[in-house]
Amino acid sequence: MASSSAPRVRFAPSPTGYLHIGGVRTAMFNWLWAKKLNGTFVLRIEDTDQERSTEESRNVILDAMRWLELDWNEGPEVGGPNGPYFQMQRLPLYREFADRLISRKLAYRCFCTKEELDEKRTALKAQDPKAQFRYPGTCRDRQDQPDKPFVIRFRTPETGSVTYDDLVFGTITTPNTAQQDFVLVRSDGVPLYNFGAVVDDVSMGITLVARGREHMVNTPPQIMICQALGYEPPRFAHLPLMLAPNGEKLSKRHAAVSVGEYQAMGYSPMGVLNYLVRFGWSFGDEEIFSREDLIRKFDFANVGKADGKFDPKKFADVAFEHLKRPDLTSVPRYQEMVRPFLAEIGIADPPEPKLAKAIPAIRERARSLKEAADALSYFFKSPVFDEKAKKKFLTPESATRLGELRSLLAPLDAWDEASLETAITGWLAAKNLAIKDVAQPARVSLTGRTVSPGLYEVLAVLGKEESLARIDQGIRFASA
RNA sequence: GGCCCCAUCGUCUAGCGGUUAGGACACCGGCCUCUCACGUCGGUAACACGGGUUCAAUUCCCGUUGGGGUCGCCA
Repeated sequence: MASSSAPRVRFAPSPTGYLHIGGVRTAMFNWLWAKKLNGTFVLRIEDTDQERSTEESRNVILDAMRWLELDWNEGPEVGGPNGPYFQMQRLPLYREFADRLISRKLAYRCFCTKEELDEKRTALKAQDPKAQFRYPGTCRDRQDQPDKPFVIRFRTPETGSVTYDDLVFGTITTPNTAQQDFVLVRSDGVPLYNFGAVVDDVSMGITLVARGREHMVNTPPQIMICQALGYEPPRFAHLPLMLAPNGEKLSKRHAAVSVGEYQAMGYSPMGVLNYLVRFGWSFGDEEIFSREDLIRKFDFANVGKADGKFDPKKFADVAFEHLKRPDLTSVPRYQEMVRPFLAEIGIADPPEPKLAKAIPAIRERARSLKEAADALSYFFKSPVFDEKAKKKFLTPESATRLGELRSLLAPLDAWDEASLETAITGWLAAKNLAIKDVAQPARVSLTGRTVSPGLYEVLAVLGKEESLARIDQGIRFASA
Protein backbone atom coordinates (compact mmCIF):
# COMPACT_ATOMS: atom_id res chain seq x y z
CA MET A 1 0.00 0.00 0.00
CA ALA A 2 2.54 2.54 1.16
CA SER A 3 4.58 3.89 -1.71
CA SER A 4 8.26 4.71 -1.34
CA SER A 5 7.42 8.35 -0.65
CA ALA A 6 4.87 7.49 2.00
CA PRO A 7 6.09 8.64 5.40
CA ARG A 8 6.64 6.42 8.37
CA VAL A 9 5.94 8.40 11.52
CA ARG A 10 5.63 7.44 15.14
CA PHE A 11 4.27 8.42 18.50
CA ALA A 12 6.41 7.16 21.34
CA PRO A 13 4.91 7.84 24.75
CA SER A 14 6.44 6.64 27.97
CA PRO A 15 3.91 4.82 30.13
CA THR A 16 4.47 6.90 33.22
CA GLY A 17 1.08 8.51 33.67
CA TYR A 18 -2.00 9.61 31.79
CA LEU A 19 -2.00 10.80 28.20
CA HIS A 20 -1.36 14.55 28.34
CA ILE A 21 -3.24 16.73 25.86
CA GLY A 22 0.09 18.03 24.60
CA GLY A 23 0.97 14.46 23.78
CA VAL A 24 -2.35 14.06 22.01
CA ARG A 25 -1.50 16.95 19.75
CA THR A 26 1.86 15.40 18.91
CA ALA A 27 0.26 12.04 18.26
CA MET A 28 -2.44 13.62 16.12
CA PHE A 29 -0.05 15.61 13.94
CA ASN A 30 1.87 12.44 13.22
CA TRP A 31 -1.30 10.49 12.65
CA LEU A 32 -2.71 13.14 10.29
CA TRP A 33 0.48 13.17 8.29
CA ALA A 34 0.41 9.40 7.91
CA LYS A 35 -3.25 9.39 6.95
CA LYS A 36 -2.84 12.21 4.48
CA LEU A 37 0.05 10.65 2.63
CA ASN A 38 -0.94 7.05 2.98
CA GLY A 39 1.94 6.48 5.30
CA THR A 40 2.38 4.38 8.41
CA PHE A 41 1.73 5.50 11.96
CA VAL A 42 3.77 3.53 14.45
CA LEU A 43 2.99 3.47 18.16
CA ARG A 44 5.98 2.61 20.29
CA ILE A 45 6.05 2.39 24.05
CA GLU A 46 9.19 3.83 25.59
CA ASP A 47 9.20 1.98 28.88
CA THR A 48 12.89 2.12 29.68
CA ASP A 49 12.30 4.13 32.82
CA GLN A 50 11.57 1.12 34.94
CA GLU A 51 11.12 3.24 38.04
CA ARG A 52 8.11 5.05 36.66
CA SER A 53 6.68 2.87 33.90
CA THR A 54 3.53 0.97 34.76
CA GLU A 55 1.23 -1.36 32.93
CA GLU A 56 -1.74 0.61 34.15
CA SER A 57 -0.39 3.76 32.56
CA ARG A 58 0.23 1.90 29.34
CA ASN A 59 -3.41 0.82 29.27
CA VAL A 60 -4.63 4.31 30.06
CA ILE A 61 -2.63 5.66 27.13
CA LEU A 62 -3.80 2.98 24.70
CA ASP A 63 -7.40 3.49 25.80
CA ALA A 64 -7.09 7.21 25.27
CA MET A 65 -5.63 6.71 21.80
CA ARG A 66 -8.49 4.40 20.93
CA TRP A 67 -11.08 6.79 22.33
CA LEU A 68 -9.64 9.53 20.14
CA GLU A 69 -9.66 7.09 17.23
CA LEU A 70 -6.01 7.67 16.53
CA ASP A 71 -5.42 4.18 15.28
CA TRP A 72 -1.91 2.88 14.73
CA ASN A 73 -0.70 0.70 11.88
CA GLU A 74 2.08 -0.87 13.89
CA GLY A 75 2.44 -1.16 17.61
CA PRO A 76 1.05 -2.79 20.72
CA GLU A 77 -1.77 -5.25 20.12
CA VAL A 78 -1.68 -4.87 16.35
CA GLY A 79 1.94 -5.93 15.97
CA GLY A 80 3.82 -5.28 12.75
CA PRO A 81 7.00 -6.21 10.93
CA ASN A 82 9.28 -4.02 13.04
CA GLY A 83 8.33 -5.22 16.48
CA PRO A 84 8.45 -5.65 19.32
CA TYR A 85 7.02 -2.21 20.03
CA PHE A 86 8.01 -2.04 23.68
CA GLN A 87 11.54 -0.86 24.24
CA MET A 88 12.15 -3.22 27.14
CA GLN A 89 11.62 -6.05 24.69
CA ARG A 90 14.27 -4.67 22.35
CA LEU A 91 17.26 -4.74 24.68
CA PRO A 92 19.37 -7.11 22.53
CA LEU A 93 19.05 -4.70 19.63
CA TYR A 94 20.37 -1.77 21.63
CA ARG A 95 23.22 -3.93 22.88
CA GLU A 96 24.14 -4.85 19.32
CA PHE A 97 24.05 -1.25 18.10
CA ALA A 98 26.05 -0.08 21.11
CA ASP A 99 28.71 -2.72 20.51
CA ARG A 100 28.99 -1.55 16.96
CA LEU A 101 29.72 1.97 18.13
CA ILE A 102 32.26 0.75 20.68
CA SER A 103 34.12 -1.40 18.18
CA ARG A 104 34.40 1.60 15.89
CA LYS A 105 35.57 3.76 18.78
CA LEU A 106 32.55 6.00 18.33
CA ALA A 107 31.49 5.19 21.85
CA TYR A 108 33.31 3.91 24.90
CA ARG A 109 32.77 2.29 28.25
CA CYS A 110 32.83 4.66 31.17
CA PHE A 111 33.53 3.29 34.62
CA CYS A 112 32.83 6.45 36.56
CA THR A 113 30.03 5.88 39.00
CA LYS A 114 26.97 8.03 39.21
CA GLU A 115 27.98 8.93 42.74
CA GLU A 116 31.38 10.19 41.67
CA LEU A 117 29.86 12.31 38.96
CA ASP A 118 27.04 13.60 41.12
CA GLU A 119 29.59 14.64 43.69
CA LYS A 120 31.57 16.58 41.14
CA ARG A 121 28.42 18.12 39.77
CA THR A 122 27.17 19.33 43.13
CA ALA A 123 30.65 20.56 44.06
CA LEU A 124 30.76 22.64 40.91
CA LYS A 125 27.25 23.97 41.43
CA ALA A 126 28.11 24.93 44.99
CA GLN A 127 31.05 26.90 43.74
CA ASP A 128 29.20 28.52 40.84
CA PRO A 129 25.47 27.90 40.59
CA LYS A 130 25.42 28.96 36.96
CA ALA A 131 28.23 26.72 35.81
CA GLN A 132 27.30 23.72 33.76
CA PHE A 133 28.86 20.43 34.61
CA ARG A 134 30.37 18.50 31.73
CA TYR A 135 31.64 14.99 31.86
CA PRO A 136 35.42 15.47 32.05
CA GLY A 137 36.23 12.63 29.66
CA THR A 138 37.91 10.54 32.35
CA CYS A 139 37.23 7.23 30.61
CA ARG A 140 37.60 8.34 27.01
CA ASP A 141 40.83 6.45 26.55
CA ARG A 142 40.88 4.28 29.62
CA GLN A 143 41.45 0.55 29.33
CA ASP A 144 38.64 -1.84 30.20
CA GLN A 145 38.15 -2.68 33.83
CA PRO A 146 36.28 -5.98 33.49
CA ASP A 147 35.11 -6.22 37.09
CA LYS A 148 33.45 -2.85 37.28
CA PRO A 149 30.05 -1.83 35.99
CA PHE A 150 30.06 0.72 33.20
CA VAL A 151 27.85 2.98 31.15
CA ILE A 152 28.40 3.49 27.45
CA ARG A 153 29.17 7.02 26.41
CA PHE A 154 29.12 8.61 23.00
CA ARG A 155 32.40 10.09 21.85
CA THR A 156 31.18 13.54 20.84
CA PRO A 157 33.32 15.37 18.28
CA GLU A 158 35.02 18.37 19.86
CA THR A 159 34.65 20.53 16.79
CA GLY A 160 32.09 21.02 14.09
CA SER A 161 28.36 21.35 14.33
CA VAL A 162 25.12 19.62 13.46
CA THR A 163 22.70 21.19 11.02
CA TYR A 164 19.28 19.95 10.12
CA ASP A 165 16.32 21.33 8.29
CA ASP A 166 13.27 21.39 10.53
CA LEU A 167 9.92 21.26 8.77
CA VAL A 168 8.60 23.91 11.13
CA PHE A 169 11.61 25.93 12.26
CA GLY A 170 13.80 25.80 9.19
CA THR A 171 17.55 25.37 9.35
CA ILE A 172 18.91 24.76 12.83
CA THR A 173 22.63 24.65 13.54
CA THR A 174 24.10 23.67 16.89
CA PRO A 175 27.82 23.62 17.66
CA ASN A 176 29.14 20.29 18.90
CA THR A 177 30.74 22.09 21.81
CA ALA A 178 27.24 22.40 23.21
CA GLN A 179 27.34 18.64 23.69
CA GLN A 180 29.30 16.49 26.07
CA ASP A 181 30.04 12.78 26.01
CA PHE A 182 26.49 11.80 26.85
CA VAL A 183 25.43 8.39 28.08
CA LEU A 184 23.89 5.97 25.60
CA VAL A 185 23.39 2.91 27.77
CA ARG A 186 23.00 2.70 31.52
CA SER A 187 25.08 0.42 33.68
CA ASP A 188 22.17 -2.03 33.82
CA GLY A 189 22.22 -2.33 30.04
CA VAL A 190 19.04 -0.34 29.47
CA PRO A 191 19.39 2.44 26.90
CA LEU A 192 18.72 6.06 27.66
CA TYR A 193 16.11 8.01 25.73
CA ASN A 194 18.34 9.45 23.02
CA PHE A 195 19.90 6.14 22.16
CA GLY A 196 16.80 3.99 22.40
CA ALA A 197 14.79 6.41 20.33
CA VAL A 198 17.41 6.60 17.59
CA VAL A 199 17.97 2.86 17.39
CA ASP A 200 14.24 2.33 17.16
CA ASP A 201 13.65 5.12 14.69
CA VAL A 202 16.28 3.81 12.30
CA SER A 203 15.40 0.17 12.75
CA MET A 204 11.72 0.92 12.28
CA GLY A 205 12.40 3.00 9.19
CA ILE A 206 10.93 6.20 10.61
CA THR A 207 11.20 8.98 8.03
CA LEU A 208 9.86 11.92 10.01
CA VAL A 209 9.98 12.64 13.72
CA ALA A 210 7.37 15.18 14.79
CA ARG A 211 7.46 16.04 18.47
CA GLY A 212 7.27 18.88 20.94
CA ARG A 213 9.77 21.67 20.88
CA GLU A 214 11.14 20.61 24.26
CA HIS A 215 12.90 17.87 22.29
CA MET A 216 14.72 20.25 20.00
CA VAL A 217 17.71 20.04 22.26
CA ASN A 218 17.83 16.27 21.75
CA THR A 219 17.92 16.46 18.01
CA PRO A 220 21.63 17.19 17.45
CA PRO A 221 22.80 14.29 19.66
CA GLN A 222 20.28 12.03 17.99
CA ILE A 223 21.55 13.00 14.56
CA MET A 224 25.11 12.31 15.71
CA ILE A 225 24.14 8.87 16.94
CA CYS A 226 22.26 8.18 13.79
CA GLN A 227 25.18 9.07 11.58
CA ALA A 228 27.63 7.16 13.76
CA LEU A 229 25.39 4.16 13.27
CA GLY A 230 25.62 4.66 9.52
CA TYR A 231 22.05 5.75 8.90
CA GLU A 232 20.51 8.70 7.18
CA PRO A 233 18.73 10.69 9.90
CA PRO A 234 14.96 11.08 9.65
CA ARG A 235 13.49 14.49 9.06
CA PHE A 236 12.33 16.48 12.06
CA ALA A 237 9.34 18.68 12.74
CA HIS A 238 9.22 20.38 16.12
CA LEU A 239 5.96 21.70 17.42
CA PRO A 240 5.54 24.89 19.45
CA LEU A 241 4.67 24.37 23.08
CA MET A 242 1.30 24.59 24.70
CA LEU A 243 1.76 26.68 27.82
CA ALA A 244 -0.55 27.39 30.74
CA PRO A 245 -2.57 30.63 30.65
CA ASN A 246 0.06 32.25 32.87
CA GLY A 247 2.88 31.23 30.56
CA GLU A 248 4.21 28.41 32.68
CA LYS A 249 4.56 24.88 31.50
CA LEU A 250 1.04 23.47 31.33
CA SER A 251 0.37 21.01 34.11
CA LYS A 252 -2.54 19.81 36.17
CA ARG A 253 -2.00 22.73 38.48
CA HIS A 254 -3.42 24.99 35.78
CA ALA A 255 -6.12 22.97 34.09
CA ALA A 256 -7.35 19.53 33.22
CA VAL A 257 -4.54 18.10 31.12
CA SER A 258 -5.33 14.44 30.68
CA VAL A 259 -7.49 13.06 27.92
CA GLY A 260 -9.46 11.07 30.45
CA GLU A 261 -10.63 14.22 32.17
CA TYR A 262 -12.04 15.67 28.98
CA GLN A 263 -13.69 12.40 28.17
CA ALA A 264 -15.26 12.41 31.64
CA MET A 265 -16.39 16.02 31.27
CA GLY A 266 -18.29 15.04 28.17
CA TYR A 267 -16.12 16.36 25.37
CA SER A 268 -16.23 14.39 22.15
CA PRO A 269 -13.05 13.02 20.60
CA MET A 270 -13.28 15.40 17.67
CA GLY A 271 -13.94 18.27 20.07
CA VAL A 272 -10.64 17.51 21.75
CA LEU A 273 -8.78 16.97 18.51
CA ASN A 274 -10.19 20.09 16.87
CA TYR A 275 -9.12 22.35 19.71
CA LEU A 276 -5.67 20.85 19.81
CA VAL A 277 -5.09 20.91 16.07
CA ARG A 278 -5.74 24.63 15.92
CA PHE A 279 -3.13 25.10 18.52
CA GLY A 280 -0.06 25.82 16.44
CA TRP A 281 -1.65 24.91 13.15
CA SER A 282 -4.07 26.87 11.03
CA PHE A 283 -5.80 26.69 7.70
CA GLY A 284 -6.68 30.26 6.83
CA ASP A 285 -9.63 31.43 8.85
CA GLU A 286 -11.14 28.02 9.38
CA GLU A 287 -11.81 26.98 12.94
CA ILE A 288 -13.94 23.86 12.84
CA PHE A 289 -12.90 20.71 11.05
CA SER A 290 -14.18 17.21 10.64
CA ARG A 291 -11.67 14.40 10.83
CA GLU A 292 -11.74 14.05 7.03
CA ASP A 293 -11.18 17.79 6.66
CA LEU A 294 -8.13 17.60 8.83
CA ILE A 295 -6.61 14.72 6.95
CA ARG A 296 -7.06 16.64 3.74
CA LYS A 297 -5.92 20.02 4.99
CA PHE A 298 -3.20 19.31 7.50
CA ASP A 299 0.34 20.20 6.54
CA PHE A 300 3.47 20.97 8.54
CA ALA A 301 3.96 24.02 6.32
CA ASN A 302 1.08 25.65 8.19
CA VAL A 303 2.40 24.93 11.65
CA GLY A 304 3.49 28.11 13.42
CA LYS A 305 6.61 28.59 15.50
CA ALA A 306 5.35 30.57 18.45
CA ASP A 307 4.36 28.90 21.69
CA GLY A 308 0.81 29.48 22.80
CA LYS A 309 -1.28 29.52 25.90
CA PHE A 310 -3.98 27.01 26.64
CA ASP A 311 -7.49 28.48 26.75
CA PRO A 312 -10.12 26.30 28.44
CA LYS A 313 -12.95 28.56 27.26
CA LYS A 314 -12.01 28.26 23.63
CA PHE A 315 -11.59 24.55 24.12
CA ALA A 316 -15.09 24.27 25.55
CA ASP A 317 -16.48 26.27 22.68
CA VAL A 318 -14.83 24.13 20.00
CA ALA A 319 -16.04 21.01 21.75
CA PHE A 320 -19.56 22.45 21.91
CA GLU A 321 -19.50 23.29 18.21
CA HIS A 322 -18.92 19.65 17.41
CA LEU A 323 -21.77 18.51 19.63
CA LYS A 324 -24.12 21.16 18.31
CA ARG A 325 -23.77 20.55 14.62
CA PRO A 326 -25.48 17.54 13.05
CA ASP A 327 -23.06 17.69 10.13
CA LEU A 328 -20.22 17.08 12.56
CA THR A 329 -21.93 14.70 14.99
CA SER A 330 -24.78 12.64 13.62
CA VAL A 331 -27.71 11.76 15.86
CA PRO A 332 -26.72 8.09 16.02
CA ARG A 333 -23.17 9.07 16.94
CA TYR A 334 -24.47 11.54 19.51
CA GLN A 335 -26.61 8.80 21.02
CA GLU A 336 -23.68 6.46 21.25
CA MET A 337 -21.60 9.13 22.97
CA VAL A 338 -24.25 10.35 25.41
CA ARG A 339 -25.39 6.91 26.59
CA PRO A 340 -22.59 6.47 29.15
CA PHE A 341 -23.48 9.85 30.64
CA LEU A 342 -27.14 8.92 30.84
CA ALA A 343 -26.17 5.69 32.54
CA GLU A 344 -24.24 7.73 35.08
CA ILE A 345 -27.42 9.47 36.16
CA GLY A 346 -29.43 6.31 36.31
CA ILE A 347 -30.85 6.13 32.82
CA ALA A 348 -29.40 2.81 31.88
CA ASP A 349 -31.14 1.93 28.68
CA PRO A 350 -33.08 4.76 27.07
CA PRO A 351 -35.22 3.64 24.13
CA GLU A 352 -33.53 4.51 20.85
CA PRO A 353 -36.44 6.19 19.03
CA LYS A 354 -37.18 8.56 21.86
CA LEU A 355 -33.53 9.39 22.35
CA ALA A 356 -33.18 10.07 18.64
CA LYS A 357 -36.10 12.48 18.85
CA ALA A 358 -34.84 14.19 21.99
CA ILE A 359 -31.28 14.85 20.87
CA PRO A 360 -32.09 17.48 18.24
CA ALA A 361 -34.13 19.31 20.89
CA ILE A 362 -31.30 19.58 23.39
CA ARG A 363 -28.08 19.52 21.42
CA GLU A 364 -27.75 23.25 20.95
CA ARG A 365 -28.18 23.95 24.63
CA ALA A 366 -25.84 21.32 26.04
CA ARG A 367 -22.22 22.35 25.95
CA SER A 368 -21.01 18.89 26.85
CA LEU A 369 -22.33 15.35 26.85
CA LYS A 370 -22.60 15.60 30.59
CA GLU A 371 -24.89 18.59 30.26
CA ALA A 372 -26.71 16.75 27.50
CA ALA A 373 -27.48 13.87 29.82
CA ASP A 374 -28.94 16.27 32.33
CA ALA A 375 -30.96 18.08 29.67
CA LEU A 376 -32.26 14.73 28.51
CA SER A 377 -33.07 13.35 31.92
CA TYR A 378 -36.73 14.36 32.27
CA PHE A 379 -37.59 12.73 28.98
CA PHE A 380 -36.74 9.38 30.49
CA LYS A 381 -37.48 9.85 34.17
CA SER A 382 -40.19 11.61 36.13
CA PRO A 383 -39.33 15.27 36.36
CA VAL A 384 -37.51 16.38 39.45
CA PHE A 385 -39.20 19.60 40.48
CA ASP A 386 -37.32 22.76 41.13
CA GLU A 387 -39.21 23.95 44.20
CA LYS A 388 -38.84 27.62 43.40
CA ALA A 389 -40.16 27.08 39.89
CA LYS A 390 -43.04 25.06 41.21
CA LYS A 391 -44.00 27.77 43.64
CA LYS A 392 -43.69 30.52 41.11
CA PHE A 393 -45.47 28.97 38.16
CA LEU A 394 -47.80 26.29 39.44
CA THR A 395 -50.31 28.68 41.00
CA PRO A 396 -54.08 28.45 41.27
CA GLU A 397 -54.57 30.76 38.30
CA SER A 398 -52.23 28.70 36.15
CA ALA A 399 -54.22 25.61 37.13
CA THR A 400 -57.10 26.97 35.09
CA ARG A 401 -54.89 27.56 32.08
CA LEU A 402 -53.33 24.14 32.35
CA GLY A 403 -56.77 22.62 32.58
CA GLU A 404 -57.78 24.34 29.36
CA LEU A 405 -54.57 23.27 27.68
CA ARG A 406 -55.21 19.72 28.73
CA SER A 407 -58.71 19.80 27.30
CA LEU A 408 -57.31 21.10 24.05
CA LEU A 409 -54.62 18.45 23.82
CA ALA A 410 -56.58 15.43 25.00
CA PRO A 411 -58.56 14.89 21.78
CA LEU A 412 -55.63 15.52 19.45
CA ASP A 413 -54.61 12.73 17.13
CA ALA A 414 -51.58 14.28 15.45
CA TRP A 415 -48.82 14.64 18.05
CA ASP A 416 -45.92 16.08 16.15
CA GLU A 417 -44.31 19.43 16.73
CA ALA A 418 -45.98 21.22 13.83
CA SER A 419 -49.48 19.96 14.61
CA LEU A 420 -49.09 20.83 18.25
CA GLU A 421 -48.01 24.32 17.37
CA THR A 422 -50.95 24.79 15.04
CA ALA A 423 -53.40 23.54 17.62
CA ILE A 424 -52.01 25.56 20.48
CA THR A 425 -51.54 28.84 18.62
CA GLY A 426 -55.10 28.53 17.27
CA TRP A 427 -56.44 28.06 20.75
CA LEU A 428 -54.39 30.96 22.11
CA ALA A 429 -55.64 33.26 19.37
CA ALA A 430 -59.24 32.28 20.05
CA LYS A 431 -58.80 32.93 23.76
CA ASN A 432 -56.89 36.13 23.05
CA LEU A 433 -53.90 34.81 24.95
CA ALA A 434 -50.18 34.72 24.21
CA ILE A 435 -47.96 31.70 24.42
CA LYS A 436 -46.09 33.24 27.30
CA ASP A 437 -49.27 33.11 29.38
CA VAL A 438 -49.13 29.36 29.41
CA ALA A 439 -45.59 28.34 28.50
CA GLN A 440 -43.90 28.49 31.88
CA PRO A 441 -46.56 26.64 33.87
CA ALA A 442 -46.67 24.02 31.17
CA ARG A 443 -42.89 23.80 31.01
CA VAL A 444 -42.59 23.34 34.75
CA SER A 445 -45.31 20.70 34.69
CA LEU A 446 -43.62 18.79 31.90
CA THR A 447 -39.98 19.12 32.86
CA GLY A 448 -39.88 20.20 36.50
CA ARG A 449 -37.78 23.20 35.55
CA THR A 450 -37.96 26.62 33.98
CA VAL A 451 -35.40 25.91 31.30
CA SER A 452 -35.99 23.47 28.49
CA PRO A 453 -36.39 23.21 24.73
CA GLY A 454 -39.46 24.78 23.17
CA LEU A 455 -42.82 23.68 24.47
CA TYR A 456 -43.93 21.99 21.27
CA GLU A 457 -40.71 20.07 21.03
CA VAL A 458 -40.98 18.87 24.60
CA LEU A 459 -44.56 17.73 24.09
CA ALA A 460 -43.66 15.97 20.86
CA VAL A 461 -40.75 14.08 22.38
CA LEU A 462 -42.67 13.16 25.51
CA GLY A 463 -45.62 11.76 23.59
CA LYS A 464 -49.28 12.29 24.23
CA GLU A 465 -49.87 9.95 27.11
CA GLU A 466 -46.89 11.08 29.16
CA SER A 467 -47.51 14.73 28.38
CA LEU A 468 -51.12 14.58 29.58
CA ALA A 469 -50.11 12.72 32.72
CA ARG A 470 -47.53 15.36 33.56
CA ILE A 471 -49.95 18.19 32.90
CA ASP A 472 -52.45 16.49 35.20
CA GLN A 473 -49.81 16.32 37.86
CA GLY A 474 -49.00 19.97 37.27
CA ILE A 475 -52.66 20.87 37.71
CA ARG A 476 -52.73 18.99 41.00
CA PHE A 477 -49.65 20.82 42.24
CA ALA A 478 -51.11 24.12 41.06
CA SER A 479 -54.43 23.61 42.74
CA ALA A 480 -52.99 22.50 46.05
C1' G B 1 24.97 31.33 32.75
C1' G B 2 25.93 27.90 27.94
C1' C B 3 23.27 26.08 23.69
C1' C B 4 18.67 26.46 20.94
C1' C B 5 13.97 28.75 19.78
C1' C B 6 10.14 32.49 19.59
C1' A B 7 7.47 37.67 19.34
C1' U B 8 0.02 40.50 15.35
C1' C B 9 -6.16 42.11 19.72
C1' G B 10 -6.70 39.33 26.84
C1' U B 11 -6.38 34.14 24.15
C1' C B 12 -5.95 30.94 19.44
C1' U B 13 -4.63 32.88 14.85
C1' A B 14 -4.91 35.00 9.16
C1' G B 15 -1.30 37.98 6.80
C1' C B 16 3.89 35.48 3.12
C1' G B 17 6.30 44.51 0.72
C1' G B 18 1.36 48.50 -0.86
C1' U B 19 -4.93 45.80 3.56
C1' U B 20 -9.93 50.73 6.65
C1' A B 21 -4.50 44.73 9.71
C1' G B 22 -9.20 39.73 8.73
C1' G B 23 -11.53 35.55 11.57
C1' A B 24 -12.63 32.76 16.16
C1' C B 25 -13.03 32.54 21.70
C1' A B 26 -13.82 35.77 25.71
C1' C B 27 -16.08 40.54 27.01
C1' C B 28 -19.94 44.61 26.13
C1' G B 29 -24.46 46.28 23.59
C1' G B 30 -28.90 45.42 20.03
C1' C B 31 -32.19 41.96 17.45
C1' C B 32 -34.85 37.21 17.53
C1' U B 33 -37.91 34.82 21.47
C1' C B 34 -42.74 30.55 25.38
C1' U B 35 -37.73 29.83 29.27
C1' C B 36 -32.73 28.72 28.29
C1' A B 37 -29.91 28.22 24.45
C1' C B 38 -28.96 28.61 19.24
C1' G B 39 -28.81 32.24 15.56
C1' U B 40 -27.94 37.19 14.03
C1' C B 41 -26.17 42.51 13.92
C1' G B 42 -22.72 45.80 16.05
C1' G B 43 -18.74 47.41 19.59
C1' U B 44 -14.04 47.55 22.63
C1' A B 45 -9.22 45.41 21.48
C1' A B 46 -3.04 43.90 18.38
C1' C B 47 1.66 44.43 14.61
C1' A B 48 7.23 44.83 21.75
C1' C B 49 11.23 48.63 20.80
C1' G B 50 15.44 50.71 17.90
C1' G B 51 18.19 50.72 13.61
C1' G B 52 18.75 49.48 8.57
C1' U B 53 17.08 47.62 3.15
C1' U B 54 13.23 49.65 -0.07
C1' C B 55 9.49 54.38 -3.66
C1' A B 56 6.92 51.55 0.29
C1' A B 57 7.52 47.78 5.96
C1' U B 58 3.28 44.00 10.36
C1' U B 59 5.83 41.49 6.36
C1' C B 60 13.12 41.20 4.68
C1' C B 61 18.08 41.97 7.70
C1' C B 62 20.63 43.37 12.37
C1' G B 63 20.36 44.72 17.40
C1' U B 64 17.67 45.54 22.11
C1' U B 65 13.98 44.01 25.26
C1' G B 66 10.72 40.32 26.70
C1' G B 67 9.27 35.17 26.81
C1' G B 68 10.20 29.89 26.34
C1' G B 69 12.92 25.12 25.97
C1' U B 70 17.09 22.46 27.81
C1' C B 71 21.53 21.50 30.47
C1' G B 72 20.36 13.41 34.61
C1' C B 73 22.82 6.37 34.37
C1' C B 74 14.12 10.83 33.16
C1' A B 75 11.60 10.86 28.73
